[in-house]
Amino acid sequence: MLGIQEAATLLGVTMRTLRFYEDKGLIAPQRAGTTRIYSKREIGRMQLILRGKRLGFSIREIKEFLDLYDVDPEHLEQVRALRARIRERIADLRKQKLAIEQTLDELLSIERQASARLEGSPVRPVHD
DNA sequence: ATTCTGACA
DNA sequence: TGTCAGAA
Repeated sequence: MLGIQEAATLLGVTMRTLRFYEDKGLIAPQRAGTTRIYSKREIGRMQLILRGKRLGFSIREIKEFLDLYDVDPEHLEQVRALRARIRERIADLRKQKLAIEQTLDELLSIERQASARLEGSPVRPVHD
C-alpha cells in the first residue's frame, strides 16, 4: 500500500494527476480517513490508464475498458472491445496521416513555386 | 510536514 | 494538469 506521493513517484505523475483520474472515476483508491491509499490494483490500473493515454484514447474509452476488466474475469469481452477500439484508433490515425500528407504536399508545392519565383536565390527554405 | 478539496490572472 | 488557498 502506497501513499499518494509514493504512488505518484512510482508512476511518474503528480498527485494532481492521481486525483484527476479518481474524479473521472477511473480509479478508486482506498481511504484511511480522508487520505488515499494506493494498492497494487490501483497502481496496475493507473499503468493501463497512462498507456491508454499515450496511445491516444479518451478518458471515457479508457474507463470503459477498465470497467470491463472488473466485470469480466476472463477478459474476453474486454479484449473484443479493446480490439474494436484499437481498430478505430488505427483508422483515425490513418485518416489524420493522409490529411497531413495532403497539406504537406500542398505546402511543398507552394514552396516550390515561391522558390521558382526567386530564381535560384541563395535563400532556401528549410527542409527536414 | 503532508494531504484534502475547490477554484481559476 | 498546474497551482494556490484554507483546513485537517
